[in-house]
Amino acid sequence: MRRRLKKPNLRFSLEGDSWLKPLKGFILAMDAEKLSKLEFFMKSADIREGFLKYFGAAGHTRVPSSSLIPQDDPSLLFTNAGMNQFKKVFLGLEVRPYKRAVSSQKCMRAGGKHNDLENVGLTPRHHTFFEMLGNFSFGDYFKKEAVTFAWEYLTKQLNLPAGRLWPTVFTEDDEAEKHWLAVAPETKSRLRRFGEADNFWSMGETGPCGPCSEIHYDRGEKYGCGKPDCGPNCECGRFMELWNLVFMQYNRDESGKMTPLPKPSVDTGAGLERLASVLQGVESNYDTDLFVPIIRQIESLTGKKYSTGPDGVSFRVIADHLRALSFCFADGALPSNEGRGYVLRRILRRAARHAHLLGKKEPFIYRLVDTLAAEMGGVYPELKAKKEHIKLVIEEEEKNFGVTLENGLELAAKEFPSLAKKGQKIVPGELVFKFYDTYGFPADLTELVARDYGLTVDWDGFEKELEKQRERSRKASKFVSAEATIPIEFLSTIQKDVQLHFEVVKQLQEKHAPSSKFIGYDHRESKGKVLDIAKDEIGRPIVIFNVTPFYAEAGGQVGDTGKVIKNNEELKVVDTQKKQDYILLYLGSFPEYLKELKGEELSEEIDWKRRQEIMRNHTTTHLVHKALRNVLGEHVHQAGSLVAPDRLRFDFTHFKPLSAEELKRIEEEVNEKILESILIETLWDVPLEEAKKMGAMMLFGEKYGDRVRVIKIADYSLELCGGTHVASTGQIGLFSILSESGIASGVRRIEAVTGSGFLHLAKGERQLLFSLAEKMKVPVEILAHKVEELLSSQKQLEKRLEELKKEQSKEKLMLALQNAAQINGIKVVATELNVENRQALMDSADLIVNAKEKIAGVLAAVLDSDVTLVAAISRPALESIKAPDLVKEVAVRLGGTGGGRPHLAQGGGKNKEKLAEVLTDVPKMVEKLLSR
RNA sequence: GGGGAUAUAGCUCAAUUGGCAGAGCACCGGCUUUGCAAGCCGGGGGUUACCGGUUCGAAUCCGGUUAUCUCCA
Repeated sequence: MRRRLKKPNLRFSLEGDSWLKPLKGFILAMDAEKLSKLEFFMKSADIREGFLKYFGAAGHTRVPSSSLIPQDDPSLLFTNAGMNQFKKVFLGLEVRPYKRAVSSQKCMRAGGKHNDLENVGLTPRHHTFFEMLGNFSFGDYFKKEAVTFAWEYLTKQLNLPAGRLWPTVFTEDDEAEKHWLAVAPETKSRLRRFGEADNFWSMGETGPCGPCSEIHYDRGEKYGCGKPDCGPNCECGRFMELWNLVFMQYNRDESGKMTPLPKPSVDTGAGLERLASVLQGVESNYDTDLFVPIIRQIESLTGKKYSTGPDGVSFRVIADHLRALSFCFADGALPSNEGRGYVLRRILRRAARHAHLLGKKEPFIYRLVDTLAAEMGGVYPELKAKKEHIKLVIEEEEKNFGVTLENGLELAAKEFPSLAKKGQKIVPGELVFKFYDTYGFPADLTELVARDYGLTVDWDGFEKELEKQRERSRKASKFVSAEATIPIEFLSTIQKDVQLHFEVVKQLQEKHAPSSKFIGYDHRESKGKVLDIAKDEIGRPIVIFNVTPFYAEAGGQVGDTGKVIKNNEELKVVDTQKKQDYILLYLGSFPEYLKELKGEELSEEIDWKRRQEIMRNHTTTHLVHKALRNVLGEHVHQAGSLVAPDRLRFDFTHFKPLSAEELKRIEEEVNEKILESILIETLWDVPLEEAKKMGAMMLFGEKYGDRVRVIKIADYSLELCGGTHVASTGQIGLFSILSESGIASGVRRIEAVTGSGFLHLAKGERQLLFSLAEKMKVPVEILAHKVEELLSSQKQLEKRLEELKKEQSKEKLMLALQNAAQINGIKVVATELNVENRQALMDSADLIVNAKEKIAGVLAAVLDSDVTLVAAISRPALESIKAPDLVKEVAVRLGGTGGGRPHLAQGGGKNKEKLAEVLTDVPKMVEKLLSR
């Protein structure tokens, strides 16, 4: 990068105003290939790399960008700043081996308070996805150095003209101003002070906070409003914020009181896209080499020409969203119907909508991924590695959007004609909103469709509904500031956790240099010296050895149990945990003499049988992970696990429930690998970078040391892991999945058993099978056949029985009809039938309904100790009497009620003992009804 | 986090105020046709997603669960 900077023409051209114009036009006329050959302006890749190198040379450790999907931070939808991954470091909850760091961080701002989504494409600088360059000091240097670094970097390294840089400081921050004037005296006339809104930063309502100092770039008078007080933070847009230096100086408590932090820190952030736009002399971030190749590709695929003006909105939206989606999907996120995944789905739909506006109705955004991967895959290899997966996901979602649109059109085709018919000219806002809110049909499309029916849209009404919806949501949200990246309750649990560490281990740390050495990978018993004996907060006794075979709970694997032996006395170990570098053995009891054992050497022995079961399950976890990826796809990532002796639980990312077929295939694949009895290799002390190169699976957000342990199962599975494993997959025995369920959006869970867990399960199932076979009096082999036979014969019998009862009922009904009383020319029957269900009564009643003579009938049956009634009126009699009236008369006498249609009504009552008596009264009731 | 919507035969969907769960396609059998396309007749297929409640009676009403769609924050 330095080499290029030395080219004279850059420095020269930066001095004047006129250099902006020709370059801009030039760049836009470039195609991607020429662009990459261009040497005399700074490519974004050079800016990124140069930044990292510059601060690297200044003692900063280069830290790779963390995933866009925050780990262990439920408050944050997406990583939205470079400092996210250092949050715990700033809070003093985590210690890193370095005090200075530099990074180029992938960031997303969509959803929450930092929501730029709506503005994307309309302005030159709003993005959903962007890269944040930042240098960080964790209690190391402070304001003076931060200001110096920034100034030197911008003016000496990037050769930006000092006269265009305008620093700002917090109103009360005299210190920062002092440093600015010392480092860059020429900024005196341009330095501005701003209040809390612009120049004070906080992580949340409580916690670290402090003033910040920004550096704005003056783009030139012609962009300004011309007002005399025009300067940084002016609305006119002449000044562009390039860099924000945050000085974390205070800790704010619940009452709002701010106390100085013992080790003030620095967190800075500069948007790569903005730097690139300045250094490449273009007006908009979209005209930089970060976007131009994508926009070119959109042009060639759509055949439309890009314009930097308002007509180019769709191009910019698609280019921006493509980046956001691709990077998120590469980091393991998936579109879904809620939460983070839904934000992504909406981003995609916006892009798809704009693709439609460019005349692309069929999926097409996914075809841009190749271009993006080619451009940025070098810096972010995950883009290249997951390219095919990303394309698949995007294409699938584009298709889904098509379905939503079709459904909306259908809906419109149903609603609009009737509106038009009624003579309405306007589609009510409520209806437009319903389309939008419930069915996701874009409101602007609704207007287009409405026009075809000669209708216009009531936008005011629509806005009103939208506002109501917003109000509802606002009310319901507990008003946790979206700015608060760590909610208070979450913070306090972290702090408590850390406190636990200290209470138990603090003294040990102070007194003993050596920590506990774990030798349990290849030992099941050993002798160890007691480092200390203590009780934890809730009084549980703990022993800490210098050497121990006991595995402490980690990586989902539960802690070992076993015993500690002193002479002939055994003390049960009920659990093992790890705090810092100490392995804590929790004892089942606390005998008095225990305290005197400090410093003594004791025998330790783990419950080997239990540990073996755990090892079976742990190795199986790796097999399951791989099998899932083989069967479901590369998007599957471990999202948590539990490895216990009796079962294993594996959580992983996947967008929908697994089918029975998929589960079967996974189970089969794992069992195959078990039967192959593959030797398991443990690779010790592999450098992290090398492990990555080997393609070892690692967990997102998990922090690994520089050297890692890798578990290798032939060429099948390769995973970073500190857990204990069997020597060969054959030792697992057998594997069976117990259940599959969803636990969060895009996260599924599998529970399974192996080894003796499997035996236990199989034994139970076999016993059940045998007892069933015995009951059926057939051998197990033909049990299924027998059951089928039984079922079908039962079905036949039921059918036959029903027929018989029907016949019987029919006969009884016929008989009753013959003897029926005639009232005003209507035959009246009332009889109880021996049937099983209401349906059968209805069937019989059909005989009456379809009769040609005039008949009114009441049929009754006692079902489940209650009386069920059906009243039927033959069609010729319908003029005189209605079934619901009749059935009500009867039912009321039985303590119930009823109703139905004129020819057929149903009812019921509780008093079955009165049934016979009431039935004899039916003719009287009919007479009464007829006389009305 | 809050709101709206959907879940009925293998598929696409019906079922007036709670009152006999249906259609088309697909499937099976038979007939018709030189063949194809198809036609005619008959048949199987349902825990109305799941659990609970209200009711004489629930696909329908109420509550919960699961899954899916969608909007807001």
